[in-house]
Amino acid sequence: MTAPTPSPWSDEEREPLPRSFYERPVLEVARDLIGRLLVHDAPEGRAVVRLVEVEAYDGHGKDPASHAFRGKTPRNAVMFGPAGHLYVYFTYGMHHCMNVVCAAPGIAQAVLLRAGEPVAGIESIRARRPASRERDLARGPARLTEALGIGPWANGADLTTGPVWLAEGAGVADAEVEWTGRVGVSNGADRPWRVLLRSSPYVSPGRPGPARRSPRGGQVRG
DNA sequence: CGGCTGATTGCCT
DNA sequence: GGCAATCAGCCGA
Repeated sequence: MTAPTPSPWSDEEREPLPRSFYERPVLEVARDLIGRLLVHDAPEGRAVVRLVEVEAYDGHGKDPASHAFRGKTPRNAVMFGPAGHLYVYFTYGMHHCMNVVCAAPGIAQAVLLRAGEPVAGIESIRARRPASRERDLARGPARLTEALGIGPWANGADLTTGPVWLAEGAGVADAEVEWTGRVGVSNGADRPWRVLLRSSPYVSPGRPGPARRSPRGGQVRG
């Protein structure tokens, strides 16, 4: 198939994914988020990206990389609430990243949104990230969050009612997705809980596994 | 292109 | 006090 990217967005009516989509085990939700359209109906206009990379975090006891691993705190409280809400956190003293809360209340599972391909509202996205090449506009969790104009105000926002929402519609086939280790985590780095769209140039350049250099090219490449 | 480093603040132990 | 689910810039090959 050498057909160019099919029209990823049109003005036809689209519905937000129902809450039942999010009320499932985190790995299933992560898998099914690939290829979906993430929308922000901002005051400056609508911005849309197609998700190409996400990571699953299971704070329900076993995943040391999850912010919820050590229990509920003011910061991670949203993850312990109902599915279908946004968990937005601040890190490294300067960046925000966004997650989608999954599973039943009390089970702190969430999917970190790591990268997307801009498909609509490019002007507003560029205005927020002036120094970026088109390929880097939403390539990386903090870049994606900034590109869409998401901030602390969106922490706890309900994805089924907007203004930030995920659109119902085409996902991708199993053959198009790839599982790797998660980026930037030292503990629990062995879990292949990062999902990405194969061959997408919009996948982040982050290296999976412990942030260490390889002695002699033993690393798997994407 | 790949690798390394400084920036900068809130959160948890 | 230490570190973090990162990024942009700079350097060398």
